Amino acid sequence: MASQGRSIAEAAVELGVSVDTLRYYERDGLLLRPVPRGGNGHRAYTEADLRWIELVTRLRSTGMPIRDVRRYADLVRAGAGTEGERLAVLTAHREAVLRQLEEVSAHLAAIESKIATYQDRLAPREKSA
Amino acid sequence: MASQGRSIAEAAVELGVSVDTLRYYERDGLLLRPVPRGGNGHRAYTEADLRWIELVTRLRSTGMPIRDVRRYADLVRAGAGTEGERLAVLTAHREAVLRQLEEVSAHLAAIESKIATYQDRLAPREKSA
DNA sequence: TCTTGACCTGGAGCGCACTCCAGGTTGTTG
DNA sequence: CAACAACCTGGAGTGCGCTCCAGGTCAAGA
Repeated sequence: MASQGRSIAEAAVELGVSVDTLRYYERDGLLLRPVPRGGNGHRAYTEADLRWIELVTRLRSTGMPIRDVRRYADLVRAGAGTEGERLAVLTAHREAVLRQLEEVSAHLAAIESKIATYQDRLAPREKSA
Repeated sequence: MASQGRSIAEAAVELGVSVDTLRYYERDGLLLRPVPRGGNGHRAYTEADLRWIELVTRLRSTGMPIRDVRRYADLVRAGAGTEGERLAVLTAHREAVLRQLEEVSAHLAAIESKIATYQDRLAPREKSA
């Protein structure tokens, strides 16, 4: 029989985070529930757990602070009736990410022009006129 | 007479950072030289100082660690002959930023589809067929 | 039976990038 | 001259997000 859930090590590899991070997220209330345990007391991540944590990592990778992720998790845990708030959290985050993307892009453009300057200066200009 | 250089408070406003950050950058070797002082011992930022710090803030805002900024500053301070290395630092950073932009964009797309799900669920679907 | 390995817990520690503070100087203003 | 504002310094403190550690349990293999 296949999986009764993945071990923490497997989950870590699949999600691209460390096992310490997985335990930390759980301790810190970022998960929807304590990850279920096998008979030996080891965590056994279900597919649903993994998909949730994947979302968490997406939120984190886009810069959402831990406390906001927890807030979102709290809302989901609270169940039906919080969808409006959840949507608000996500759309606010979306706006923040878009602003950040724009800012970074703008700075990057400036840095690239600096790069161009160095390239010009260093270029063995082909057959100078 | 206009400016013999801007005060730290003015510089902070213009650059969008705190005065503490400005002093910290200087202490930490991110500037090309100690900022010159007026007779009273107060810092008097020149245009050149400001332009350099502006670059520093661009590098920082795009995620370059302090230590790498310092390395770049060291190269510039070292003068002619380090242009190749400077270019290497900048292009490596450029690649890192591009990768990060792509990653964030990808995660954002996933988050947006989550948003769409909530919107569908919450939408008072207009005149359901 | 002994060792090994994967995992467990609670809690301490760490690197980063600031941010704040105490105590002091200088210059202006009433 | 007193009070205040703006700045100075060296150094301590902070918040974040992990990351590491000691000491322990449990199951499987030699």
